[in-house]
This record gives sequence, C-alpha cells and structure tokens, in this order.
Amino acid sequence: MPPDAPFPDEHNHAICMSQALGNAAKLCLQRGVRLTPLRLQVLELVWRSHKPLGAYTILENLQTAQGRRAAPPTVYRALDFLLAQGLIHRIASLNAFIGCLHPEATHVGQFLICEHCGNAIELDTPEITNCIMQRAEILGFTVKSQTIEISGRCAHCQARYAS
Amino acid sequence: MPPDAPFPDEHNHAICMSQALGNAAKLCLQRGVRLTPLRLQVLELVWRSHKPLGAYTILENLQTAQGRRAAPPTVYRALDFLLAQGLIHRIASLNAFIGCLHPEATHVGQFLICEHCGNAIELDTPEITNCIMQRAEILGFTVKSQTIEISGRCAHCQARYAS
DNA sequence: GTTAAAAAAGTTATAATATAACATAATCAG
DNA sequence: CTGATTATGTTATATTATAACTTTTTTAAC
Repeated sequence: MPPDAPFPDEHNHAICMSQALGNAAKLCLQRGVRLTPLRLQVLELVWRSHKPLGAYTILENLQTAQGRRAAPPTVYRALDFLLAQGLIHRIASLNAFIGCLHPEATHVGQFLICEHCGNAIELDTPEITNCIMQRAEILGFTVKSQTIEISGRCAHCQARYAS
Repeated sequence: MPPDAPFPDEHNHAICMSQALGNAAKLCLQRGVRLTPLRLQVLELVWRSHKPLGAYTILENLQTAQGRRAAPPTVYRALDFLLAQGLIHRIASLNAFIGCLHPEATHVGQFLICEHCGNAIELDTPEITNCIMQRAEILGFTVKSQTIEISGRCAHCQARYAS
C-alpha cells in the first residue's frame, strides 16, 4: 500500500494530527465531557493516518498502563464516546473508524475511500446532502443519519499505479 | 414494529414478490447463470418483506431438503451469487440484505431506512449519483461503488406514531 | 450413456466484529 | 470526607463472516 496517497508531500500529517487532537481537547473542555487518557490514546491511534482503522487494530496498538492487553469493551467504549462527540466517524462498509475533520459541528460523514491505498477522504459537500434531503422530503421521510461511502481509486493511486 | 409501512394497502406484496422472483429467473436464464433451488429459496426469503434481512435470520428460515439445518457458508454463498447478479443489495450499516428493485441494470443502491418499521425504500435518483460523481471528478477520484444509506423515519411511521 | 471437469452445496472449524453483565477504580458534587 | 456518578477492568459470549476441505450435482466432451 502506498504510504500516504491521496495526501502527498504538502500534507504534513504531524501537524494535521496535532491540530485534530488539540481541537478535540478544546471541544471536550467546552462541552464539559472528559477526554480521558484512554480516550485520547484511542483518538491518537485513529489519527495516526487517514486510513479507517478497525477496533481490533486499535486494540493491538493500545498500550495499557500496566502493560496488560486491554479487552474489546475498553476500545469500543472509547470509540462510542468519540463517536458521540463527533470526533470520529464510523465507516460501516469497512467496520472501521476514522478521525473527523469537522468535529465542531454535527454533520453527516461523506467519504471517498481508495481501495488501493486505503485512505479515506472526508467530503463536506452540502449539494450531496441537499440532493438526498430533497428526495427524502418528497417521500415524507425524515432523515436522522446518513451513511455515504464511495469506494474507488484516489487521484494519486490512479496516476501512480496503472489500472 | 408496524406491519408494512411504508408500503400501505395499495402495495400488494404477493404480486411485488412474484414479479421480483419471475424477473430474477428471467435474468438468470438470459445470462446463462443458474438460479438453483437454494439460491431461489434465499431470494424468496429476502423478498418476504422490504425489511433488510440478516444472513443468520435467513439461515434460520432456510428449509433444507433433509430437514437438517444449513451452515453459514450455504447462505453466504447464495447471497454472494445474488449480489453478483444484482438481485439483492447489501446494507452495510445493518449487515443485512434486501431484494433489488431494478436488477436488470447495474446501479448503485440508495436506501432510505426507517428506524421504526425497519423497511428500506430503494431510491433510483440519478441526481444523488451525479452530485457525488461531480465532486469525485473534481478530486480526481474514480468511483467504483457507492454505499448510500439514509436512516430516519418513513412517512407512514411519522404520521402514525408520534415521535 | 459414460466419464472427466466444473460448479454447487455440504461440513467442520475458526476468524473477525461487537456487546452483555458484573466488578473495581477514579472522579465529582455536596 | 462521603456518597453518587462516571469510567475502566474483566469475563464471557453473541453476532457476522470466511477458510479449507469433502461430497454431490451438473455440464460438456466423447
């Protein structure tokens, strides 16, 4: 898997990640919810890349204080908290989790997922939501949540690796 | 769970289902693929309602010739075949399967899923796809498949059951 | 029709994802 | 400090899905 497509050289992930973590801390403070060390560690692991990460991969990379391996509920509870705060999104088609780029406002997650490099690009395209909302409204359907996950090949993988 | 919202009295599901099954048989014949008794039975089970059905629910309702209970691979292989032929869709957010309304042409599945009655309404709204394709194209992303699953409350449940 | 190849289905085991239920520890509000 | 609340630890298990191999059925060649 290519290292960091579709986020090439101009994307400094260390900065990207530290901004995300700082923002998360700020939001939790504002909201009066606790970004505990465990929750922060899970969030850090999720933010290590732009590839959606499975719960058990997170579990494997989790270092507990005592050196003992954490159990699944530990990770799932942290993920539940982060989801509830909008700090991560769940990618249903991959059973995986990814850091959210815009946690300050509740919004629907829209993702372009590259099958080649594994990276997921979060969109924030009101037109897509509007299209869906319009159609739903015609049918009298009240939208609560949206799962929009587009698989394919990102520009960089497209360019670098023939078909 | 209400019986058949959002498909009220005017929706005769016996006819709906028999049309779907007839259409499936015709398509498989045209394509030279085999809609075996097992595959047909799984398709029938999926078509019993417009609620997405889990693989293990299908398994429970599967009657093998010998009366012996089938094993998971039996169902998953039938589902794989039906998916490959476009006769059913997979709903990733529910880990479930639902009959396809337009199996004759390959298309993306777009669903409005009622959290109350469990029914899924398949959309066929090119505008949504166009919105997504446009945005993807700008980013140089080549779309291979789309997962569009909208959860909420259908018109009938909205009207019948106060929030 | 018989037979080899291919496809489908059966069977056993297990992998991967997720949660229930209860125990303990840490934090907070009074 | 103390009790209530929240978070985490722990054990067990539920749910979803697939790997690997066997047997049966179907197809196609002869």
